[in-house]
Amino acid sequence: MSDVQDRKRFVEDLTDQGDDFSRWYTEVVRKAQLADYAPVRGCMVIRPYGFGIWENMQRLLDARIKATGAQNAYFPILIPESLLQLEADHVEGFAPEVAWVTQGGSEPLEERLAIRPTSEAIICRMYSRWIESYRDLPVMMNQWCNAMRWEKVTRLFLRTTEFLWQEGHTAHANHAEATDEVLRMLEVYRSFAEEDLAIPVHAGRKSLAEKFAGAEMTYSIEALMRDGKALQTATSHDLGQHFAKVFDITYQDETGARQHVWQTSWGASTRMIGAVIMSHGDDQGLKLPPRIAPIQAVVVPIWRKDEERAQVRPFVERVREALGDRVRLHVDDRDQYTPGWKYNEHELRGVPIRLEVGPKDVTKGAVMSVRRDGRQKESIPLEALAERLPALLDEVQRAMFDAARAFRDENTATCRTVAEMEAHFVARRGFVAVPWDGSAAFEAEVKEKTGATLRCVPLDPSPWKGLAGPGQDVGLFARAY
RNA sequence: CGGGGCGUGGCUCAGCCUGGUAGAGCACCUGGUUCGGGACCAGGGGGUCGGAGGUUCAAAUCCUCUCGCCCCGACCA
Repeated sequence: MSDVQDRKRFVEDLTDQGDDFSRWYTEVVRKAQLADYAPVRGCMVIRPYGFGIWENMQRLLDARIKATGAQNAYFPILIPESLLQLEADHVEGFAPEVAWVTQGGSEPLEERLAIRPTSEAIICRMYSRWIESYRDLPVMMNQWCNAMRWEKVTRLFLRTTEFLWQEGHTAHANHAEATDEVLRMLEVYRSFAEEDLAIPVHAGRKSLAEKFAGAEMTYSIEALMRDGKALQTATSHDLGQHFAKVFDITYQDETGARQHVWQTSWGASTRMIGAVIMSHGDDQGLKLPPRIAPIQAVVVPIWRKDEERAQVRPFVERVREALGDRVRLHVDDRDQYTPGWKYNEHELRGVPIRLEVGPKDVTKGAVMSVRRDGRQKESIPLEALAERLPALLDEVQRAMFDAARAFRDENTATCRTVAEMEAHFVARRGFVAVPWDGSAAFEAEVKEKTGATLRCVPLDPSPWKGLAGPGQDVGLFARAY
């Protein structure tokens, strides 16, 4: 082993993805300072860098949500047990993982209060009071909040006891409008994932076995992680009239007749951060898409002697001024680390672009940019920086999406029978498209023999033309998180 | 919830089998030299060995219980 490799192991050794992907994931989350374990089992602290990613996601997704006409609101975290229990399927689905408040101060409560695992119950309760006439519809609200599910197995970001998310809840006059809303939001999630997170996804319908408890139909977007396992990245539910009936949400239509509303709910959580990490990361660490990266470009100043420092420092200031607020820029002027050390650290943390500024660059009146996604280098004159850097960030964003899509497509196969699938999954992972007639028995058999589950029935089956026969759909199966 | 593994300075771990004065590397602090891919020298600080009980003259080490984390499976955003 060379001297360099030897030293490398000591300083910052990250497990290779190929050696142990799960371990790589946990290490990268902690070493990149995205999150850390909290004193309570299954709970995490989201550290400033990780929260910066979340804030960027929130900002971008929130804008897309509001563009559909939904408004933000806030409902309380505590839900009376009697309210939660009104919808039987819903309760049954969540019962094992609800956390309860049983005491206030030193007094036992008369009724237990659930810490929301999701807010259908309490929101429906309020909707039943607010909705009277068809003129009140549609009602479209969204809330950004925390939720709690007492999961047995937890993993940073992917499944934590407490998590952050947004949950949208809408009420409509008829099923067609509700269905439109469900699909509109699915499209919002798809475009958000692909355009902002650079994660290619399949948008589709869940099987009955995989749908949300209490929903008539669940839709999701499904992404493929670098280890070949699928991850449900966001969901959109058609709630039909189940909740409207048990929570008595009715309105008078134009004819004066009383009708139950048709509802939807849709959500995306901090799990998406896990999706970003596992869709793009490599053996060097994180790779963040520029649109959500808290730091889009980091300046690493380089100098040997004081004279050089005296030249480099003011030049770095000119770089900062040139870029203004066009780019989220960070200048790493820490004295105690060498440039090489900083390169590695910022690569680990997934900063999309590094700008090296040393004596040679100052002489040329340029900075040396290095991309995180492919290490491509490019010297950019100071006067071109304000134009070039934002463009370069767009190029990185697009290249990351293209790379992720190429990976996803390389890891998508087609099978026709369970036997073929069984053979396929012995050696490989990824998505497998098969003709599916909607049979739960087929689904169960595949799961038993391959470990893969039906991720979704793609809304757009055109990539698999001719695969599904009459009365059949294309089913996308994969082993999943 | 089953099966396996692990808890020892901030991090990665040695020490445990065979009980007897808590160690290493990295990180951190001070000073100096350094700086274009994880610098070097000198000096220094920091740990009730996850927690609780027990055995023993004596426990990081042996026993019991408990908490937490990781990995693999069954359930879920």
